[in-house]
Amino acid sequence: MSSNFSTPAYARLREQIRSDVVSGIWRLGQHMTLAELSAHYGVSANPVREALHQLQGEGVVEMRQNRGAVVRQVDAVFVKNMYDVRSAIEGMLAAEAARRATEDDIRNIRRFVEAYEQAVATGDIDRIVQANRALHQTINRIADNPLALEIFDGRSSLIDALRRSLGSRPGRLDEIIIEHREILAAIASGDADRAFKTAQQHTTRARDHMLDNIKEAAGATA
Amino acid sequence: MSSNFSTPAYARLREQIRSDVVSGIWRLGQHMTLAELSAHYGVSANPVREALHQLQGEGVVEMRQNRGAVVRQVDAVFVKNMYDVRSAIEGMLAAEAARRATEDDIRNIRRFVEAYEQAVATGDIDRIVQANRALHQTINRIADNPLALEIFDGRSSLIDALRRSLGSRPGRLDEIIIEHREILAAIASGDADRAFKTAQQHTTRARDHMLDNIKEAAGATA
DNA sequence: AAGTGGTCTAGACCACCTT
DNA sequence: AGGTGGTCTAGACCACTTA
Repeated sequence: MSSNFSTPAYARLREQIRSDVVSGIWRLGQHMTLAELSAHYGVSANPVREALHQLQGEGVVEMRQNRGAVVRQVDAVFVKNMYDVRSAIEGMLAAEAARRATEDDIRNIRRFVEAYEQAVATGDIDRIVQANRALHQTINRIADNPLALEIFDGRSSLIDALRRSLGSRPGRLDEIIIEHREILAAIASGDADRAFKTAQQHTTRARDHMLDNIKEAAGATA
Repeated sequence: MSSNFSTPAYARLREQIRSDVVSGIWRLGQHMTLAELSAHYGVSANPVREALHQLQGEGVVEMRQNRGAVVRQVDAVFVKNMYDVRSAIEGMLAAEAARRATEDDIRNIRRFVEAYEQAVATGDIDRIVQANRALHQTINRIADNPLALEIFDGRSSLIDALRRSLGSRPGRLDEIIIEHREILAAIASGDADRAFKTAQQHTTRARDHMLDNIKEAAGATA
């Protein structure tokens, strides 16, 4: 009978603990031990340790020498720091894409820019999120830097969890459309500097939008 | 008798495997299994798995579904990609430092810039490397983004290992002095854009210097 | 000097790829 | 089906902290 998914326990645990941190089951600054988490999630120490190490890599927890793990403050400062890393990397990737893009690549980006706008027209949030991801993945793939993508993706899951926990205000859709067009134009013209700036600003504005949401959410609970 | 250091086996293994990859004991593209590594390093499977996961996070190995781990191509393309991430982050941190630096901070940076120049005057490589690290850490600490620093430090060990394996040509010292002064001037004047550009170029030039070294080393063995 | 907390080993187990 | 290869559990062990 043994009901087993193909995803290892430490991977499921990682997702679970992350979302539990974001949703507040494990409070900011709270102290956690392996034994405690083992008991709570019903697995042995080893997969818990593995999950914690990976979450430490994402910045969600901090592990101190023989003193247990501490839940990091996933607050406005943390989000700002994370988005600053993202915007630096995304800017770099857009600049690299501008240097490398072929005619085919540019047609491809244009297709996804248009797909995003169509998704916005339908108003279907899931479709919008997916179209946005497809567009950015396309640009990042042209830059051809798998290392950067890994760093990027590692942080995405935390951002997704945050967005989910905040109730994911859509907003800002019209501005995003304009910004996408600017990025496309910069890459199409091969202007790496402008591609960098527009992509970086795009992420910086996403950051500020998220920070506003966090502030609102904090105000609502206060 | 049990001779135990306070560093866990997986951490020692991580260092060991990384340096063995860089020094060519494990060849580029080579297939490795847990059992193989277990036997070779004389520990059980668990710490090996942990070490491999961490090395995957650094981009040194790639782990595929039930197909073992593969040593990544730590070649010119890899080094370029890694340095591109570094330069994006270091540029972002310098820009942030320019926005935040107090008078005290700037005096501090200036002190380390001068310490670096004195170290160059002595010609002591270890002292030069250390002074350089102290300077950059100072700038990065002012930016106050611990998340970015973690990403940064994670990659440093691989770069150090590479540099060690290449024999660490000193070179470029005079240019570095000039670049440091430019970065200092930009931060002191609070010009975030210029701080970004100078710091990014500084890393890009370090990248090109390293790529030259790799090319030379490849030519020497050919 | 007790207590807390993380790590290691060994073996069983199970999933995916190959014949 | 067989083989390869990664993962989990349990318990012993050991290091660092606190009284």
